[in-house]
Amino acid sequence: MVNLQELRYLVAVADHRHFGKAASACCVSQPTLSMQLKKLEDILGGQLVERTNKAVHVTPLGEMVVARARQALAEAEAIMDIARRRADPDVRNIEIGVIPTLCPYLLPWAIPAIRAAYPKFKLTVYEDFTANLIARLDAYQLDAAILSVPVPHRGFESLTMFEEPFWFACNQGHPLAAPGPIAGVELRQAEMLVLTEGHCMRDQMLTICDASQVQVAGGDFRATSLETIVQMVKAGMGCTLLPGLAVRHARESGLCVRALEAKAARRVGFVWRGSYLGADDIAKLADVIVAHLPETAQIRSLA
Amino acid sequence: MVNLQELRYLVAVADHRHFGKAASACCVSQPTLSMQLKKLEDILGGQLVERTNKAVHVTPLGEMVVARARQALAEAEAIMDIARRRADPDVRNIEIGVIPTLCPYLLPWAIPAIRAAYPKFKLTVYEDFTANLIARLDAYQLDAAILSVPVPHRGFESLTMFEEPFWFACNQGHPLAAPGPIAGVELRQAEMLVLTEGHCMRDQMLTICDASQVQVAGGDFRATSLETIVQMVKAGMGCTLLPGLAVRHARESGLCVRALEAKAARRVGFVWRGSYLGADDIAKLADVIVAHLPETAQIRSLA
DNA sequence: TAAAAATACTCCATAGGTATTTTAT
DNA sequence: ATAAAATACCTATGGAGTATTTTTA
Repeated sequence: MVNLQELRYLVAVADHRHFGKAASACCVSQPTLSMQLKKLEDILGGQLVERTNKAVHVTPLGEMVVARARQALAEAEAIMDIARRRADPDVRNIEIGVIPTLCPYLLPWAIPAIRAAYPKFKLTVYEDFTANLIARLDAYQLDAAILSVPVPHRGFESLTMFEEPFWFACNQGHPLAAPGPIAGVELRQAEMLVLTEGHCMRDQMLTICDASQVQVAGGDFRATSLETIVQMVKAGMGCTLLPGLAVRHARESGLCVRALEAKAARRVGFVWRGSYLGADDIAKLADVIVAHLPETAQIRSLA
Repeated sequence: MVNLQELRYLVAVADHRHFGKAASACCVSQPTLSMQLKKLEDILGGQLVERTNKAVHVTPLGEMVVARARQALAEAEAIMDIARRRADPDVRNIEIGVIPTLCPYLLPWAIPAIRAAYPKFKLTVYEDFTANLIARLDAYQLDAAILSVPVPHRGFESLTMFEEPFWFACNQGHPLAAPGPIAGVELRQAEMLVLTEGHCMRDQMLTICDASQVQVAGGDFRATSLETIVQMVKAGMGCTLLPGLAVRHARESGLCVRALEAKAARRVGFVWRGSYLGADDIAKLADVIVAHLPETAQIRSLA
């Protein structure tokens, strides 16, 4: 019969695609991990990973086993958590994912606020695109994610925290640099820099530009992050739209940031597996975040 | 860190409430199980079961751990199943629950039919009331259940197999013994014997009797099973309603069974956890059952 | 006092370590 | 030629056994 340690090794190999790294991640020697994985393959009567000296990859059978193994390990981890909580009822160990267009503008104030409110919550944050966060939630590699909701996905629950308006940004010398909200007709003079594929905000930006008949900058500009876009805008390569939380940073970087007369926004919230037992903790985090929200990201609802 | 064997022992103790029996269920000696359980309690830093020489019971902490442990073990079992299926793709190991008013009239023909269609399916059947079947599904102790649907329960999926009409039954000498369907006005002359509490069919019978203004026999008669009712009806102690599948048996026992002019029926179907991966196998079982359904339980839909 | 769990002890299977070899690019 | 996994071999932890004692209803 399989045991959890073998499963741990398998999952580590699946994650690292390298026996040596997987072994050190498990704090054992490479031969130990090799032997145990081989044993697991014997028990299950099939190859779980294909290995050459250059590459390791998981077989289809292996993928099936890995998926189940992750869940079994998550349950074992949950049991240990139950015990830890008993020892100290306030301690939590929560792994959350955050999308890249939110993470750098959310964490700097959210993490201290959470630490102040719940000193014994130990948050581990992982930054990635929505699609990858969803995959990691599914694979029990994350407890929850903060992203643009709704995310239609079977078996997930969610909690909307706030509505984050989009703002217009250009550099100080730009013809559109002015105080006060910017009207739709003005926008049409702008050439918008948009994010690369993968960012959910890219699609939202394109939708807004399309609706307002705004010109999108050509393919020479590939901005992989909002920070890159901010720097490009500052260098006068075009204008952009920014999510509310990024406004303060953009202004500090010397950009002119204006509200949109034709309001546009994304909803930001938590998402987690329906089977996750810490939904009440997520709600606590959400409350703290909402309570400390800057003005540029207006609260609309907490539902 | 916990391991699966310790969890197996804990679950066995929770199930048997007796160390010796739990140990033999796990094929180990009683001291071995005692030691390992003690170790688990040390790891988790709290008592999981309270033991005296007369009784064993699981603490609240223990119950929490047991719930998680069952799921971890179910995952490990699923991994072994993946391997077994690979070795022989047709083999299945399915544990199903069936309600008592269905089980004795369904299995005698359903099991042979399933065996003929899928010789490598190994079914284990467990008979109990709806509420207990639901609890066992939740606790990963059953893969699926056949019962009266719908069952409102978060996280479950279901498949309706057929609509099973209720029939009227009395003994041959009863004034209502006659061929052909029985009208509502005639029914009011009957005194109905109903099942004890716990049977979902009891509630259905009471609803029907109430709607038709039929008299229910007093509290002296407590029929714990349909078979008991059949025998009581045969002894002239009253009339009853029978589910379609029981009709043939009742007639063979010498009862007069008549259709109801005012049709009344229950829907029978499969229910399983949404997370259960064998839903396609359940569908196969359902197909076989529906294909072999006797006439007294009319097919209405398979949805 | 008798049933049941805990303790004492012994044993050996195996998880894990180090050193080395094989393999494939 | 070299990085990486497999093999060989050794050690020691701890899982499991039998025999016995302790506990408590």
